[in-house]
Amino acid sequence: MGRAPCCEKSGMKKGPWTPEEDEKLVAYIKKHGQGNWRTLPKNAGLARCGKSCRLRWTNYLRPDIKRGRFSFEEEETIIQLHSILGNKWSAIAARLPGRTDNEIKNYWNTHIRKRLLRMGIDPVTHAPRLDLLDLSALLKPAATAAAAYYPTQADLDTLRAFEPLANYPDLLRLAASTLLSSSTSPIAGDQQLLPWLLQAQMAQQAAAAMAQQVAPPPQQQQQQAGAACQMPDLVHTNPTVQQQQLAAAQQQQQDMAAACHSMQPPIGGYIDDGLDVPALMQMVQPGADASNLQQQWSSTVTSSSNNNNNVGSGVSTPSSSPVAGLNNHSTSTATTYGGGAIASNDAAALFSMQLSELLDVSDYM
DNA sequence: AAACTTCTCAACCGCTTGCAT
DNA sequence: TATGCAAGCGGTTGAGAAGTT
Repeated sequence: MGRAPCCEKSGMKKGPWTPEEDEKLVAYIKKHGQGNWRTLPKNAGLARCGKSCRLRWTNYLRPDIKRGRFSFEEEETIIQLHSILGNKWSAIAARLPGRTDNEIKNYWNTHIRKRLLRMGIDPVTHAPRLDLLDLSALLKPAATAAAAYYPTQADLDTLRAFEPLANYPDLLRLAASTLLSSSTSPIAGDQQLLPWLLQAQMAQQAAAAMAQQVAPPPQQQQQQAGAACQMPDLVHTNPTVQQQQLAAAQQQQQDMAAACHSMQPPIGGYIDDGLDVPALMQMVQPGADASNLQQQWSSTVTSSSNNNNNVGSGVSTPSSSPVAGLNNHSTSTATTYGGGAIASNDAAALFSMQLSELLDVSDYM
């Protein structure tokens, strides 16, 4: 591709446009149409380069441009589209009639971006800023509690720190949709979000395990935790063993994140059922054959279910997730810890949002 | 009221893309 | 296929406006 020659010849005017120049440009385009931007300035009697004329027309003089403040709806649309499209301002502008890409870009940088930052949301990934919210640190005591089955009030308080996330489904949806938008740039997407979603789901499981520990008898619980939660090693009250198990769990979490970085198909393994996983995989692997992806997905599910040491087994799989079952519990069992009554399904409820809901981006399409 | 700082946004810069030859 | 050009795009700049001290 040849590089376009610089159109700024000596004598070409730069800087702000005068009303007279605007008038000339508008009059010419109304009479002759845009035509060739390179020859337009000369024909219109303007001492500007064609590029400058085009920008002035498209960003300011075009009759269909909507001026004035952005409405709330427009702002919401921009945020949603940005979570999917990224800084594709022209693509975003195409869905906002009357708004130019330049205007949207400016509005994003001067208003929306700052507001998201104030809210603790990364304006690039639309995920909570991990430098502000260290989920790993929060998860550690929660995982310990789940392992011990006798959580302290502090552990439960820690778990409740996740509650704000659960209260912002839009925020989580944005994060998930950004993940899907990684179909054009998978690396950028999964590096930021997959670990976060994995951690969120790990927390969900920890919460589920904690909810279980206050409801059914320990023996039954142990069976459930071992068979359904697929975290059997976490069932132990010996502190030394607990530490070893915690380290193993953390390693498993790291392995999962690493697996997500190195390969695409397992993405389906972390998504709840009710989702067309092969279709999602095809989004991530646009060139891949659909039937092959279906097979890949099937084998992923099978191997995850059959092998507790599998990378994907630490998180929920469509057929084995204990969380789905817990979320369907309609009864609430209350118990007391340190003087405070806590509903046993509270903890699970904190993370009751299903990823299949999060990943439904049809709203944005 | 003046000086200073912060914000806004039109315009520019330089790179990429797509088409014609 | 390689090259040249026009158009498009996203990042950046800087002048003027608005706000603060």
